Amino acid sequence: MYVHIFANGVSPMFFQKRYSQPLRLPNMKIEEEIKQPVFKSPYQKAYINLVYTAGRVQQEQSAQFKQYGVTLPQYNILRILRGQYPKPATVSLLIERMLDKTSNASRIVDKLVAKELVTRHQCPNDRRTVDVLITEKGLALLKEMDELEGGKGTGITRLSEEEALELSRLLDKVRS
Amino acid sequence: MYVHIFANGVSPMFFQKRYSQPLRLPNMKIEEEIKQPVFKSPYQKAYINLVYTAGRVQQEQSAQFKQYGVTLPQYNILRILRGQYPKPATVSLLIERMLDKTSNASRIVDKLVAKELVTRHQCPNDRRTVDVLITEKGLALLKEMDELEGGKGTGITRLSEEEALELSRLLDKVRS
DNA sequence: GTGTATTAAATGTATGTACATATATTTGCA
DNA sequence: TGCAAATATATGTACATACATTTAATACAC
Repeated sequence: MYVHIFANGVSPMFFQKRYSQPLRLPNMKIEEEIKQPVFKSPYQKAYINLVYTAGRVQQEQSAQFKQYGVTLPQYNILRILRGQYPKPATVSLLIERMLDKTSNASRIVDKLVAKELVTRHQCPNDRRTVDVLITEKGLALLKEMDELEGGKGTGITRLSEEEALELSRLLDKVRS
Repeated sequence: MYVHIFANGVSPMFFQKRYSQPLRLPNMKIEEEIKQPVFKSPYQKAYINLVYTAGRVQQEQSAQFKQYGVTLPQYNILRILRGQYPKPATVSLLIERMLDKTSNASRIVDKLVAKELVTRHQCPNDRRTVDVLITEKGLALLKEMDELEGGKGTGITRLSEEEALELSRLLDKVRS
C-alpha cells in the first residue's frame, strides 16, 4: 500500500486542497498504464515494464524512508556500512557495493556525516583513502528501519515466493 | 552488450588513461553482483534485483542516447509527442503518459524547446494550458533513433520471447 | 631515488526527481 | 454577477545521477 508521507510544515488545509480526491492506485497491465496499446515486440514491452515497475517500487520504498529522514541511496550506504561493522569502509568499497555504481558516494557520505549517522576519517596507512564508519546513531536508525527491509510495503510481495524467485532468475539473465 | 559512448572533447590519451583496464561487464547472479550472500526472503532478493537490473538497463539505454544529444526522459516525451502528431499535447497529457509520473515535464519541455525539437504555444481556448508540438527536426531525430527502440542494445534481448512475456506478466502483478 | 603513472576521493556542471508552493486562468455555485 | 474552488503550468529547493576534471597520495619503472 502506498502511503504518502507529508513533509513538515504542510497545513491540513493545504493537504485538503491537493489531495481532496483520494490517491487512486492504478492496477493495470502495462499497455493500459502507459496508454500504449501496441508494443513492437515482447522485448520492448518487457523493457518498458521493467523500467516503469522499478520506478514504482522505488517510489513506494522512498515514501516509507521519508519518515526516517534518509533517502534510498543514503539507506543503501548505511546498510553496507553495517555489513562491515565494526570495520570501516572506504569510499571505493561503497561504490563497489552500491546498487547504482555511478552514483556519487562521496556526496552521499557528506549527507550522512551531517546527520551524524557516519563518521569519516582519513586512513593513516593510505592517506588517499578515507575510513567511513557507521555511528551508534546510525546503527540505531537502521535497527528501527529493519522492518522495511525486503521490499515489505512494496508491490513485490504481491508475487508468490515461487514467482519472486522466477523474477530474480529472469532479471539475472537480463544482466548476464 | 554495454557500449560506453564518449562525450565530445575526450582526447584519446585521456581515454587511454581512464580506461586502460578494459571495462569488464559483470555477468553474475545478484548475490555475487552486490556481494550480499544471503537475502532475507525471495521478496527481498527480487526487490533488490528489480531495482538493480532496471538501473543497469536504463544506463545502457541512456549511453546509446547520448550520441543523439537527448536524455531518456527527453526521448520519452518526444515519443509521446510523435504519437499525438500532428495534434499538439498539453503538459498534463505528457505527465499522464510519462513513465515516471512525478518527473517535471515542464522543465524537460524547456530543454527540448531549447534544442528546437518541440514548440510550445499558449492554447487560445484555455489560456492555462500550453500546446506542445514536435517539430520537423524532432521527428527527424526520432526517425534516426527508431533503431534503438524496444530495448535493443540492452540486456533485455538476452531473454527468449517467452521469457520476456513472463517477465512482463510478473511485473504487471507487482504493480497491480 | 626520481619522475611518471596510477589510484582514491572530491568537486564542478548539467540534468533529473520529489515535493512544496506560486501564479494565472477557468469553473461553478451562492 | 462575483467570488471561492479547481485546474494547468511554472518555479524554488534539496537531493541524486552522470560524467568530466581536479587534487592529493602512493606505486612503480627506470
